[in-house]
Amino acid sequence: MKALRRAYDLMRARFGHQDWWPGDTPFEVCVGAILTQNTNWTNVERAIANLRAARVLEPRAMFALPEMKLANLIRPAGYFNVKARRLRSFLKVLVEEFGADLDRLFHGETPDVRERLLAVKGIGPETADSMLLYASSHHSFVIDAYTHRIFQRHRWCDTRAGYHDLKDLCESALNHQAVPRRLDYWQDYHAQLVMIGKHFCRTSKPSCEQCPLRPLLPKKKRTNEAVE
DNA sequence: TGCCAGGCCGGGT
DNA sequence: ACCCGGCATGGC
Repeated sequence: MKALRRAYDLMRARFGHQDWWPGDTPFEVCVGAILTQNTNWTNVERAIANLRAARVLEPRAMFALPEMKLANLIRPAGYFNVKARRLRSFLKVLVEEFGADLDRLFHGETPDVRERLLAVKGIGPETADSMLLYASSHHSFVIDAYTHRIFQRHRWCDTRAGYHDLKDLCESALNHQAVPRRLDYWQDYHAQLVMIGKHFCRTSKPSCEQCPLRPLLPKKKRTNEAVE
């Protein structure tokens, strides 16, 4: 899919290189990936600030925390009870199965790391792919709500396309021989899509007047069409 | 004020 | 294999 490679150049030219994911350490990235589920990132930042202030931004320390305490610290991120449970189910695997060592989880003997992550209650496809792409160094494309909207707006997929349809589409495009298989390109691609999503493809404000991807919109009907 | 944000699970068809 | 209700805070 040639349009996908052209799309990157357009986005990159507009926004510049994005240094994603926001997070100082791989562990912080994993925590953020769970906390940001259906949640604004600024709320996640408050929660992470609380965790840092409590000095539990480290696997064993966080796992030692009672679920109630953990929930209280991450309260600003919303869904704090479910997310506390989800963090703990991830931490349990990380601590008890991999000796609290993220490197062992991501680059150890586990044959299929993605499947292992998906087996954790609270980690779905997007969270797993975010961890793989931004906390370890796996070429795993992340699909999010923005990606869905953007792709449907451009008719790069049909309305019934699910997570793995889009993932396959993107990965085969980026795996094309004309594209250097640099991790940075995979990471920045998703980051660029989020920029488009935030600025030009919100559910409430679908305007694409200033969108750098405007040249790639389907012809004929170039009004400001709704996403759905 | 009401709607939305970088999902996922469990139960129901 | 989908579809839906529930989960919850902070910003505009």
